[in-house]
Amino acid sequence: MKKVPKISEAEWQVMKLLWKQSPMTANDIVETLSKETSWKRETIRTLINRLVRKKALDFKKQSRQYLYSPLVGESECIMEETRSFLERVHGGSIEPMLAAFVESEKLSKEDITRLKQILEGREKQNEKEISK
Amino acid sequence: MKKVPKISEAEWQVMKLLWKQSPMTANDIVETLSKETSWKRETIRTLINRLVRKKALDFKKQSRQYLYSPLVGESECIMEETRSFLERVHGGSIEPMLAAFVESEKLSKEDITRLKQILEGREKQNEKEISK
DNA sequence: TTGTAAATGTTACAGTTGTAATATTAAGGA
DNA sequence: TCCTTAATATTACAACTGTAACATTTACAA
Repeated sequence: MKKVPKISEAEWQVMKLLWKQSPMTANDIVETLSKETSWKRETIRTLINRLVRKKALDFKKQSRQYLYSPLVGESECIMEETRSFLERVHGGSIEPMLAAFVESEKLSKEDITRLKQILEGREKQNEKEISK
Repeated sequence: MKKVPKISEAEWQVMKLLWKQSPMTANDIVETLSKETSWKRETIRTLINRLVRKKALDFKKQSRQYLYSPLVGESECIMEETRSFLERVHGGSIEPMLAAFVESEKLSKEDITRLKQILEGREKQNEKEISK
């Protein structure tokens, strides 16, 4: 299980972009993120460089430019965020969390079905543990 | 809707304690957290002071000591964490998040039932939207 | 070959966080 | 009253973050 580096809030924006599409040049990244954020060009470069230093991004020289691509997987990062998030609020009442979670996402029919499956799997496991 | 201050990871530990039981003196807090963490006494005091400065904790002088209690509600804070968490990973694949979430929590039978109810409510709402 | 513009690289700077050490104050005992 | 000690308050310091500005390199055009 590879350890994923800690990715900050702003850095996440960059990663999400690269996960959707890669490799990209720094300019492409700047271009795209400039539309979604108010960050200056150099701010975005800083974020990219930090992600490289953290080994979250890889880069290859392609003539004068660099091509960046993710070194860490999206799922691993989401998992890690989730883990740390849960650890933080662990022990708190779980319900507002669930409600906010379900409310704030546009869940598709398929998502809901899968979620219910996960829950039902969990239900069965609980039963096994009790009977054991 | 009151704005909750940003509470750091370490500070959460303090808040969780105070949410469970308050008011507490600084010494009580130190005592309790010393058992659960490896923080030095003064580290814990720093956390408490920062929470006071952030207006997450209130304090009253009781003779020589201070009595601390939460100024912000647990639900609001969990909600806010959830919101920021979702925003960060928004657009990522939702499934690893759900899986990690369900896996890592010891969900009681009641939790599961409630969760399923929330999902079913959501299902119905989806149907309404479609038929509309 | 040399200047220039576009890339990348280096430096900046204040606020937050983790993790404390040190200093100051004040209440109760001698 | 004055000292001790237990509280609280101030200061420290490096890493990480958000947010950039400034400096250097280099590939291509003139």
